Amino acid sequence: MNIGEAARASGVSAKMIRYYESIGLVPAAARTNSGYRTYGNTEVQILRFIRRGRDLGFPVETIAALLALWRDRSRQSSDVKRLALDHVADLERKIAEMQAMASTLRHLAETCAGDGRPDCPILDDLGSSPAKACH
Amino acid sequence: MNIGEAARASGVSAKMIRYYESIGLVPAAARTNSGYRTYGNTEVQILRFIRRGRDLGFPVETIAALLALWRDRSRQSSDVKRLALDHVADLERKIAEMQAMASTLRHLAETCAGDGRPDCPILDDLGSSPAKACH
DNA sequence: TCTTGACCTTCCCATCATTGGAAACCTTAT
DNA sequence: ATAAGGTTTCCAATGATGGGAAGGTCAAGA
Repeated sequence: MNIGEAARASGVSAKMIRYYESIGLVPAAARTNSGYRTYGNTEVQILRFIRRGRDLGFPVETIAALLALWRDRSRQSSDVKRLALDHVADLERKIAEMQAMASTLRHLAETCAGDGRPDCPILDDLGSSPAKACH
Repeated sequence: MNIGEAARASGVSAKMIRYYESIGLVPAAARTNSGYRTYGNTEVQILRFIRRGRDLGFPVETIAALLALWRDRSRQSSDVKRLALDHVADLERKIAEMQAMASTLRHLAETCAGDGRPDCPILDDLGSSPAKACH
């Protein structure tokens, strides 16, 4: 299987496959006589693993750790669980931040007339000092 | 006011002030004879505006649009409101995505024994096809 | 007046994950 | 034989920021 087919099968672009190889996230692929990379089902499965992890928001570094656990037959599932829960906590922190932002903006937008008048609390608020952000 | 003092007063690092100038987000600052940038209260207020916008998660591009509206005496507050609400919609989309990720991960972590046994649904799921992500 | 230390300048590099392009090579079908 | 399309490597850029080097400037103290 050439890199393009592997890309289609895994959902990881050929560019990214080469990149993952260059940073050592995946081992160097086998080559044909003419230098083409070749992939088998195992490699595609690994790429799919990586892609799923990226979709779930794992940084590549964390995926590398998960991959190591995946490959390691003596892996402890508690390690995997901890990584996953750490990531959940991360996500929750970010979600809370974004919800705070959204609520501030919604509040400001409500107060904003939205007609042609130039009085807009959003701009006023953005220009004010940080402490006064939400009153 | 030198750049350092302006940085302290606005909460934007000197590095970023120079960067914002280089990308044209703020006009080039006045200079002393010896080449030092100088800032007044207006400039600091603009920098604070930018900083508040960044804190609220606006991309620099959007801030540029807001700044233009801010400077424009004939601004329509409806334009500002639309920008803000667009951004709220963006935030809500991202929040939903992250909540989906978190819920998948939580579900997987629950199913994961978390003891020393090597059976871990998280890894199995990550290796499976995308469509089967959540069952 | 000279020195010292804190400040400023520009320029380059690095991050992280990803995309884009260019130039050259390979494969396959017509 | 040629054209199309896949592949290779390398180089550059993104966005927002941090880090650092090399050199110029300013203010205060000896």
